[in-house]
Amino acid sequence: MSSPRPTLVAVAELAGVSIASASRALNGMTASPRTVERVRRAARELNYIPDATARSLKLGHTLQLAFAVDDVGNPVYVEMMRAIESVVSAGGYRLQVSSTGADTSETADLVRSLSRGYADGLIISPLRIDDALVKELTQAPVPVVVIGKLPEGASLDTVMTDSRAGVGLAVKHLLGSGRRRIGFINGPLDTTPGKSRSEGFDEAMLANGIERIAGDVEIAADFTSEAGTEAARELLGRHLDSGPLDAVVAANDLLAVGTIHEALRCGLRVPEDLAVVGMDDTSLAELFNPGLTSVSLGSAERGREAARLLLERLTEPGRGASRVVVDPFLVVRGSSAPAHGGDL
Amino acid sequence: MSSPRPTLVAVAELAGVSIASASRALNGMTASPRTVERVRRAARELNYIPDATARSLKLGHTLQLAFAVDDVGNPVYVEMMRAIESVVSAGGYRLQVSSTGADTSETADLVRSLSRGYADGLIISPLRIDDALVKELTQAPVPVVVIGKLPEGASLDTVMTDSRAGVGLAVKHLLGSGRRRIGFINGPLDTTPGKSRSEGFDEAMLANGIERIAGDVEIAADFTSEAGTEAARELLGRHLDSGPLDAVVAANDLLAVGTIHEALRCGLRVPEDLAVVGMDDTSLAELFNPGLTSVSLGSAERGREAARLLLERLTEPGRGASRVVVDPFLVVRGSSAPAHGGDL
DNA sequence: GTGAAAGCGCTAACAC
DNA sequence: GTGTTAGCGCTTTCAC
Repeated sequence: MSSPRPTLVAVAELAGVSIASASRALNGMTASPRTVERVRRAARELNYIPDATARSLKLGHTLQLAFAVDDVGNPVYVEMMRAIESVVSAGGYRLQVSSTGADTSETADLVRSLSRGYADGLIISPLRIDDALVKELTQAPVPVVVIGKLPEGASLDTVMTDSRAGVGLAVKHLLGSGRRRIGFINGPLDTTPGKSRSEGFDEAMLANGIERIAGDVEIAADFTSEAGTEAARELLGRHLDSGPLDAVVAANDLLAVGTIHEALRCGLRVPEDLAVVGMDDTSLAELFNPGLTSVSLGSAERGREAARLLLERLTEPGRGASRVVVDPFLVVRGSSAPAHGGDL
Repeated sequence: MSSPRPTLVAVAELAGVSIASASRALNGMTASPRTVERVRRAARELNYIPDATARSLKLGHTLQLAFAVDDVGNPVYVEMMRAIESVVSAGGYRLQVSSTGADTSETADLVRSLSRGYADGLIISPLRIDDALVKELTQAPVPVVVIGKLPEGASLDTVMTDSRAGVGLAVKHLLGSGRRRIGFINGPLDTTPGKSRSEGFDEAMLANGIERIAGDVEIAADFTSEAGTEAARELLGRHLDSGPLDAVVAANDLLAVGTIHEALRCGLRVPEDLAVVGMDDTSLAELFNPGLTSVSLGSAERGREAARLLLERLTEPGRGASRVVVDPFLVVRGSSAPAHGGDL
C-alpha cells in the first residue's frame, strides 16, 4: 500500500526480460511459454495491476461506457441501466453511471469531462435539453446516444417513445372504465417529458370531447414522489370544493405513488373514490398497494436499443444518425379498477 | 465528429504559441493576458477538449471516485450514493457508480480495474465478503473504504452499523405492541448482512424468552422484493396450517414490501392480521401503503462517513485504518400498528 | 521470440 | 512570460 506501485518495468526486471516481452506475455501476444510463465509469476508476486490510464492513452480507448441520468433515484433509470448494462457488457465494455444534476449546464459539463478520456461512448437521458446541450452532445469527441426527444434537426442517435400517445392511452382507459373527471399531475413543463405529456393530455381531452378545466392540472416541482404528494395536495385540495375528481393521470410512477399517498391521507379510497394511473411501468407500479396501473414506455427496451445503437456506432462511426422509437402500452392494475357502484 | 480530435498542439499552433504556454493558459497558470486570450480563442474555435487520460497519466490522479454496489435497484444504495456524492463533490471529485454482480470474484475484478487508473479511490458496499476480496481490497493501489462488516483483522477503513441490534429493535417493538408470534424473512445467509441479521434474530428471541420455531424463519433468494414475495409465500403458506404468525420482520425494506404484497394477496390485512417491519428505512418505507415501520441503519450517514473517510485518507495516506459505526434506530409507521382488538 | 525505441497527449521543471 | 524538453506507463512497430 505504501511502496510505490509496481509498473511493467518492475515486472520485466523481476522476470529478467524486456518490458516489451513483459507486455506481450501479459496480453497474450506472441511469447515463448517460458517467458509467459516467468512474467506471470513476477506479476503475481509484485501484485502488479496494469495502469489503465497509460494503457488507454496508448490504445486510444478505455472499454468503458457511461450512462448519465438526472436522478438515480427514479426506478425508470434503474431499469434502463440494467438493460444497458447487459448488452454493453456482452460487448466487452464496462458501464459507469453518473448522476448529473437537473441543470443542463451541469450535464454539458459532465459530458465534456466524460467524453474525453474516461469513456468511449455515452448514453444520456436528460430531462431538459437546450440548444447548448445538443451542441455539446453533437460535438462530443465520443459517440453519444440520447434517450429522449431531441429538438428538430439534431443529428444524434436517439431512442424515444411517444409519451404523448401514452397519456392518451391512460385517459382513454379511465374514460372507458367509467371515470368522468380526470385530473393531471405533470412534472415541470420545461422538461422534455413534461412538455410532451402536457400536450398529450390536452390532445386526449380534446379528442374525447372533454372540456379542459384549468384547475384540473397541477405541475409538480419535479418528477419525484415527494413532489407528487405536494402536487396532489394542491390538486385534491382544490377539488374539495369545486367538485370531485374521480381520476388522476400522473406523468410518471413516482408522481402517481405520491398522489396515492396523499389521496389516502385525505381519506379517499383508491381506486373506489379516485383512480390513479402512472407512467413508466416501473417495478414500483407492480409492487405498490394497490397495484398501480401504468403506461409502459418500454424503459428496458429503450435502454437496450440505446446500448445497441452505441455499440454499432462504435464499430461503424461513419454512418448517419439512427432514430428508434418504442411504442407505449397500458398495463392495468388495481389502482384504476372501475368504481364499485359507478355513479353513472 | 469525423476530423481527428484536436490536441493541445493544434491549439498551440492556432494560437501561435508553444504547447507549454497553451497548457499554462488553459490551466490558469502564469501567462500573459494576451496569451491567455489567444489560446482561449483557439481552443474554443477548435472545440478543444483536453484528454483526461493523458492528463491523468501525467498528474497521477483522476479526480474521480467510485462507488460500487451489488444492486443499484436497492434504494438503500441510492441513499448512500446521494450522501456520498454530496461530500465527494464538495471535495472536488466526481463520483462514478458501478454495479457489480453478486459474485465476489466479479467484485474483485471490478476493484482491480477501477482501482488502477480510473479512480483515485473507491467506496464499496458488498453483500458478500470473502478473504480473497479482502485481500484484493487491502492491496488495491488506491484507497478503499468499505461500508459493511469486515472479517476480524482486516485493516481497511470501514463504516458499519449494528444490524444485529437493529433486528432486536424490531422484535422488541413488535412484542411491545402485543404481537406474539414473529416470523423472520432474511436474505441469503452467506451475505454479511444476512448473517448478522440471522444472529440478531436468534439473539432477540432468546433475550425475550421466546422459543425459536424452525418454520418461522425463511431465507429469501436475495434482497429483492420479488424474493421477498416468494419467501413470504413459503412462510405464510406454511402457517396456514401450523397456526398464525402475527408479525414478520424482514431483513430489508424490499423484502418487507414483497412480504406485504404477498400477505395482502393472501387476504391478510396489514397491520391488523400481520404486522411487518423492514430494515434500512428507505424512501420506499415512507412511501408505501401502509407506511412501513423500519429499522433505520443510517444509510445516508454511513455514506457520508464513508466519503469523509475516503477524502481524509486521500489527503493523509499514512495513518491507520479508521472504523466508524452508526447506530440503528426504529422508525414506526402504520405497518406495525397494534392489532385492533388485540386477541390477548 | 525478443529487445530497443518511438510515441499516445499532457504537465512541469528548467533555462532563457 | 515563454519555449524546450523530459517523462507519466504502456503498446507496438521495427530490427535482429
